Amino acid sequence: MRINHTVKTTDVAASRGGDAPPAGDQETRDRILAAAHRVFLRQGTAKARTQEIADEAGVNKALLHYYYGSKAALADAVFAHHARQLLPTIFGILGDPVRDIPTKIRDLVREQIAFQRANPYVAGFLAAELHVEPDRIRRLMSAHGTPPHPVLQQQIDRAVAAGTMRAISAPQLVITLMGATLLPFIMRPMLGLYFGLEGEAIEVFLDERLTVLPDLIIAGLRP
Amino acid sequence: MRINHTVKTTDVAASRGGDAPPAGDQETRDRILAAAHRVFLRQGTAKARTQEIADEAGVNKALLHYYYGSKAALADAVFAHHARQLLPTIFGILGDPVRDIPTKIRDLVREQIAFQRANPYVAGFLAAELHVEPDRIRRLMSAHGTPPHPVLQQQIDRAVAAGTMRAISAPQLVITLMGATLLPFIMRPMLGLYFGLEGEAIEVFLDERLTVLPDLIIAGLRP
DNA sequence: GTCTATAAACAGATAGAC
DNA sequence: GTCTATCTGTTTATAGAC
Repeated sequence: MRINHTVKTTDVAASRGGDAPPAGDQETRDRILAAAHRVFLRQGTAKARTQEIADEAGVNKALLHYYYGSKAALADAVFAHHARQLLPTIFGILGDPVRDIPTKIRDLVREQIAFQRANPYVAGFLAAELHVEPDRIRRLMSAHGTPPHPVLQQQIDRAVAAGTMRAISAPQLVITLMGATLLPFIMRPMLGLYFGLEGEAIEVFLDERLTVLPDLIIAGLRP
Repeated sequence: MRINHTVKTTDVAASRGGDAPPAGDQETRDRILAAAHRVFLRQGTAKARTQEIADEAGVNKALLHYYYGSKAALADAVFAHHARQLLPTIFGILGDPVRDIPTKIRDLVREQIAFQRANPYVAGFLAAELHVEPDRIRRLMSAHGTPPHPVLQQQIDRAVAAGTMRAISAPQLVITLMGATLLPFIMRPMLGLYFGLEGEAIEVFLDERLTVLPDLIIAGLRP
């Protein structure tokens, strides 16, 4: 019941087949939203300035309010967009009824590392927003009322009963995987200082992690 | 040109042996810093207001500037305090030359879960600040120039050579442990929504985690 | 050292012309 | 629909009295 996009995606802009841009309605709206994404993601909603968003969209602040009403509403849209992208993806993989657990773990790590690499500010942004505005996620995502990972838990229980896996609760496993996968990106600004990881070394580290991390967790689940 | 001590710790207040508080110099300074800790930790430095810090310290904004010069300097002091507490503690345990690796893992998880429980905003604060002000950690901690975990790496190498452990690089292990240990606290505002963990259930979850997490990682390191 | 009062700058939001 | 100009409320920071 969640998809009724508070946010309007940027896709529409591309669909306008012509050549001379009519500089019309929807395209401006999308340009503003796209600029908001960039600015909010980098700076967080508290530090970000509507002026900078307007500048980056090539419009003025008045137009931003015309389309989105307030800074907070625009920030909500950006936050919701990323939360609704990240979490369902993770839970979708882990809750999939067909893949077995080791496959899920490898798929999750591979998918997330690829995504976070391509979108380096998302994890930090969500972590920061969660902290400065802890109620927002409840306010925006309350419809989700997801039962906590019944599929994964059943899968675990069956494997445990069959003697092929040590017992663990689904939330413990999920949160461990999320932490091990996302924290490198949240900690990125300090990887150089404390781990000697900088530039290309980070890429090597992440490539390594693609196999090291799933191997570690899967091995840890052996009976 | 007034700034001499950017940071001053709170310890000094306790050392004043007497009974009647002279309401003097250092105590006020410490009260302001303590208030800054509370407000910045909860709200992050961007959203926090100096007025609120002054109120909570029972003084006025002018005095805050008198002692600390600017909001940014005060924020730096608070950030540095927590970064210098958290990271050396973690790296201290993992870099200890006497404990063996399983002991380190259990000690780290136990120590950190206890600390984060007692200081519920620290992890989120550091994560948020790392994101909105990524250069600050370099600016404030450059002296640390820590070589990246040579003791732990040697320990791993010896165990691998002895055939008692699978190979893994120290940073991969350290970051995995940090992620699995800290993320529950960074994600706290969404534990209820997505995991059904709320109130007492969180405590149960964390108690469980005290053994589940070390068991998982230690088992994963078996050859 | 601590206060009151206020400056100075800024940021979010709106009015109204085009 | 988009702009310029401006209002209104905040927020950091300082001046100056006590």
